[in-house]
Amino acid sequence: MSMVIPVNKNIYSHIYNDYSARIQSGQLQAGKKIPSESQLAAAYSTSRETVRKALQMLSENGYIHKIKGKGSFVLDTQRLNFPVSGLISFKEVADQLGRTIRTIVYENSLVPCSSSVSQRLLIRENEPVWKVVRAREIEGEKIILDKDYFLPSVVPSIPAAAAEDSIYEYLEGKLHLRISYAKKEISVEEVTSEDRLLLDLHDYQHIVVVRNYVHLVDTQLFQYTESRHRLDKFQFVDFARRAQMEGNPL
Amino acid sequence: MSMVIPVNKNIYSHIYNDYSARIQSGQLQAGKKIPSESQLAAAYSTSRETVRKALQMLSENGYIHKIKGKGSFVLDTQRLNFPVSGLISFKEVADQLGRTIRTIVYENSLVPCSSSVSQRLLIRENEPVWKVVRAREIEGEKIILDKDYFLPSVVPSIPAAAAEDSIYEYLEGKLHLRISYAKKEISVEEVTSEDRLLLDLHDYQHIVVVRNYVHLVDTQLFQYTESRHRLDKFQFVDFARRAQMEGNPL
DNA sequence: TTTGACAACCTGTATATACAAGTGTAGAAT
DNA sequence: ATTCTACACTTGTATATACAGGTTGTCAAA
Repeated sequence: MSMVIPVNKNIYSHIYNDYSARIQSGQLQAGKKIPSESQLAAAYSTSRETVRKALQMLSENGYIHKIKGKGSFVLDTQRLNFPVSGLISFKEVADQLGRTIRTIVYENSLVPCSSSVSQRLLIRENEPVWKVVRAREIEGEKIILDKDYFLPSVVPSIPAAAAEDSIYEYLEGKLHLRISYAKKEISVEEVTSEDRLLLDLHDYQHIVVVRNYVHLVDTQLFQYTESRHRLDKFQFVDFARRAQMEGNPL
Repeated sequence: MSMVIPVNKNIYSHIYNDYSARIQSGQLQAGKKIPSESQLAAAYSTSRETVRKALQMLSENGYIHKIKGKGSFVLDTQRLNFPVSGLISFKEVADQLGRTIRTIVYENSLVPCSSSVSQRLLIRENEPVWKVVRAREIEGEKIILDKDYFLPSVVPSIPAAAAEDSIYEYLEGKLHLRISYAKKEISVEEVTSEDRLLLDLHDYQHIVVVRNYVHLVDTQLFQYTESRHRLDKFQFVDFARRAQMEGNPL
């Protein structure tokens, strides 16, 4: 099953979890004002700074909106439908949607690295990499082709059970790898004969390709994933907050 | 022109701007350790908490990576190529790329709201909305079709000059609208006859659609934008940090 | 040589306090 | 009645302090 269980090791994550849950369940409705920072500090027997840390996280994740001089207000997360942004794995999304999902593992082996993958993983050509190829079947149709490549120095092997379930759960739960950040590129490319062979593509000529470069907490790049989605089933949702004052990253 | 000029009204944004600039210019190279929080506090004659606020922003935006017990390290922003995530307008991206860009304004008028747009802007059908339709020509080819819809109560009108340049600059600079957050949806759909007519689409049967719902600081939804990109020219880059401890938004 | 204890340094969390600045309201002065 | 002022309440910024806990190197004991 693997629902993400909120961990409350800190006071601020306790507050964050309380309010994110209440807002998402609709218990706190959109537009309503939540208690002021001072009130929350008193309610949780903590300091205002600690409350502010929780509120900042709520704000960043699209749960609330802060207005100076007035207070913090609940955003319409139903309508915002919800940030599937970030590093959400296929299994997490699937669990959320509650669909009938099946994973077909086509390959799970140690292979010499191709030229293309070696450039992406920043290693030499023909260096060995773990390659896992899987199709994702949703309601009877193979919609997504996931091609994962791992550095063997970090991931010695992928058990068959993990490949069929969730590799992320295995990496984080069993290997205790601490994944830190990733870069994601989305583009549309022409279908390959491999796509045709392994997916139910109908007559589509193109396919959405999501390339994911995953790094550990020590900044080491250890995984490259190419997730190929059938056009009609692809959707990406993002919540973005406009940086008002700071120099924009661009 | 409109480079985004970093504003240093606060100490922490001063530090943020200093370091983001130095990292992006390559002056600070990837992997190198930046001074510790205490050292930075001393260097900027401020407190550690203020430094931490700046470092948190740098971390969130993919400039640095913090490791407890060790320090903060510069990430490879060259290779990460850079977060075009967030609420970046076409003009901002175009300026960055330095390409030859032309904007063709097809329509800029007050029209009764269609059923589809009324649902997205949460207003009644046939209510008046400002509609702006523009094609974006890059190196001689019309690649992107931008269809913007504004609430007239917020945006009385769009001057022709603004439509040809940057509507965002007009909204923020002239009308002083304070844009706060947006939801973005990316999907792929079949081309319409309008797409065919207004863009140089070659033989593509599909088109990438980016729907943008833009809110003001008072949380009011005031703009809906449909940005339609030719398949082969579309790319979306995102930087995501994995939430390690808090309950995942899903 | 290896192991273990310790110190020095780092980031993470939490508290208390202060003032600046935006918002709204009640009440006084006009 | 209208305008203005003062006050209360809100979030934003900044400082000082304290301790927890991860990392690294040193030095002494085994």
